[in-house]
Amino acid sequence: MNRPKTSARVTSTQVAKLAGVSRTTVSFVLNDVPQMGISEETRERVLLAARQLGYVPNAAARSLVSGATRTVALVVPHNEHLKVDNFIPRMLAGVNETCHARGYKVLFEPMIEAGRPGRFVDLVDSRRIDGLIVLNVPRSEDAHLAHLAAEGFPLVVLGSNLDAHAGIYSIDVDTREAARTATRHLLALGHRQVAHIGFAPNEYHGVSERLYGYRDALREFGIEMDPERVAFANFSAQSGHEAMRALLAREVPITALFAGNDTIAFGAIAALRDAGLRVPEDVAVVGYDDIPLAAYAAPPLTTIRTAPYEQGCEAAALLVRLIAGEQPAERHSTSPVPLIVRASCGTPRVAA
Amino acid sequence: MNRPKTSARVTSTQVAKLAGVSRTTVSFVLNDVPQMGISEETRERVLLAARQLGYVPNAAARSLVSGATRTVALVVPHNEHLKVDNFIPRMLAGVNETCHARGYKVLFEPMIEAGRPGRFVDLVDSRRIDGLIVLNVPRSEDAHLAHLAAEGFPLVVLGSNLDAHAGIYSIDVDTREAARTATRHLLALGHRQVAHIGFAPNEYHGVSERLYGYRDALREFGIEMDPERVAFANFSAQSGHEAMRALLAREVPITALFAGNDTIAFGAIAALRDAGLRVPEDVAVVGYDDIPLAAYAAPPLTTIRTAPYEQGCEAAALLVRLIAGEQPAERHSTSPVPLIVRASCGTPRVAA
DNA sequence: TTGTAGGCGTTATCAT
DNA sequence: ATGATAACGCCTACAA
Repeated sequence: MNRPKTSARVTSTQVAKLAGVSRTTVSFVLNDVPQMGISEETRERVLLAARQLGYVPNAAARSLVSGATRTVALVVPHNEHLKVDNFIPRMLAGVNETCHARGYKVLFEPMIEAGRPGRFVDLVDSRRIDGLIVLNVPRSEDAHLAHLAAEGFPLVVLGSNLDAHAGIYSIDVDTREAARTATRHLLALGHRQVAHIGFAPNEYHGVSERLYGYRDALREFGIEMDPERVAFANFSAQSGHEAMRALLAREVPITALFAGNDTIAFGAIAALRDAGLRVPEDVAVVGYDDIPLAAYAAPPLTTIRTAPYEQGCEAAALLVRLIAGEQPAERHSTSPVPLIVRASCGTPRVAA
Repeated sequence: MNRPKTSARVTSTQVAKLAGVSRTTVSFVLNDVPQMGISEETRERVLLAARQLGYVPNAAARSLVSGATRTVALVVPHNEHLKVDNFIPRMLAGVNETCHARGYKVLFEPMIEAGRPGRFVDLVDSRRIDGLIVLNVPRSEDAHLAHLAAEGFPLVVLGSNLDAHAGIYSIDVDTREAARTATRHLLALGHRQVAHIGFAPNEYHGVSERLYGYRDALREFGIEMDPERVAFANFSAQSGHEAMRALLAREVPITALFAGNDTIAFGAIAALRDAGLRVPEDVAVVGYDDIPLAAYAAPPLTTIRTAPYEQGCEAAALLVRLIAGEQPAERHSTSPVPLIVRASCGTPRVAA
């Protein structure tokens, strides 16, 4: 069979031989280096030869000499999160879309592997990537990131505390303000016994931001935060279910819930249902993220729209600029996070 | 400050110099080549020097000479799918977990970028990856895969038609049988007007497999498939919602639905609700995949458990074996797909 | 307009 | 037991 072999043991030397030119010429043509004065005819011949042989340059060789890999990594705290929530998948979609459009491949890396910190820094040190996007940094990893940023390595941080990462480029939403908005919404509807379930253990920046926002809103209404009405889950619906059961078991009256993410909200709602409570009649619920299913659940969920896909796109676009050597003046971008009102909070209730 | 610089312009030559040995020795020590008789003392010195300098071998250089990249790619049909369904994220979690545990990085690649076929084959040709896992191959890409497999490139296919990929290693479930099971469940409950919504356009193997299984089950009960009761969606809840509306608009009586995936099932259920129909009282619904939220929805969804995480793990484990040069005799692994019965189908109904 | 030569950082084959 | 030396495939001055 005479079909071009795409098996890629093809080297530029072979292309050169077939085209009857030197490797240099091949290189010039294929990377179309301008001003090098390659005759149109030679050009054609080289291109033809390359196509016939199914030539694709060896990435390792190229990156060895150029120092670039055209690859970036997206680092997330834990693989596990992919399974139970869809914030990360949507963000990955955005990162992937934008990176591919700009010629970059995306490595998906968990920060924690099998219980212990993965060495994502090795990716940098071994020069496997040109840049890094890091999501939801646990406090324990702040130092590593600061170090990388100080060295000038292209780095964008998502979903983190601006203070902790002052010198680092970040794409984020104002989580605290969003949490305030969500909680205020419940308070404005007349609720005074508002519970909160964090979406993760408290070592994540995003978790404490929500907690602060929740507390802020309560204070605005002259209410002091009651630890008895606060619980922490772990990303999944199941953990939300358990957290809600725990809250109910404390037998503190609760008429509303601000959940740290939508998935947890759904778990909590199921727990309320199991306990014979109706949503929104007995307990109003606000979620966080606006996952695609939020609009289609029963009841449809009132929630904060964080638009992770768009955040991912923005982070990737910024990263590519950093890789290109640009140094944008603004280091922090904060997008708005609207409250999407649906049926899960019902109508205003008369003050108790 | 005297902290080891991890910035990794450190080369093995520098380590050699600091340790007072040659680069060869450094290489032997770091890759601990056995039988090479390196004195314990030299060993220590090299290791110390490497640590002091924060030496990490350059991946490109290493892969250039070794021919291996310790990277694999997971190819999925479209980025978009990440956003709306969580089958792929869970599978990615499995692939990622297993690959990282075995020292491989994972590149996440869409097969279709911005509407046109991405050249995932270039990853192979440019030798950026040592192996490939491909999910849900559209028929149009069958030939490329056959070609790669014929060349002996390590390749595992997921969620595809076994006939179409006879010579290719695959991890899969018996989709057709699962669809039969799901549909039979509805028929056994007394339903005779069973609709089906495919999870994607019909160019995917998985979609037609479900359709065949659906048809098989109907036939077992002496019913001929009615195209008027079949619609196709596009992964998302929204598309499920639209498909259900379309079905309802046809005004063909329907008492049960087998949805191509859970996300679509939820969209469809919302459409039924919007139309004033109750689930399960008026329409029974079976989903497909058992996404984590299925158990927490109202009503909890009866569905087929496809366990994508486990499939991902299995695929990755197999791929790593293939990369290592093994040639397992069995090319196809098929895992069981149990029907998980919850509340969305209600109780047996009297025959109409 | 094209060819020659050196180097990117490793690994691996030889001598010593 | 260790150290030169030659690849790996590509890019890019520089020379012709």
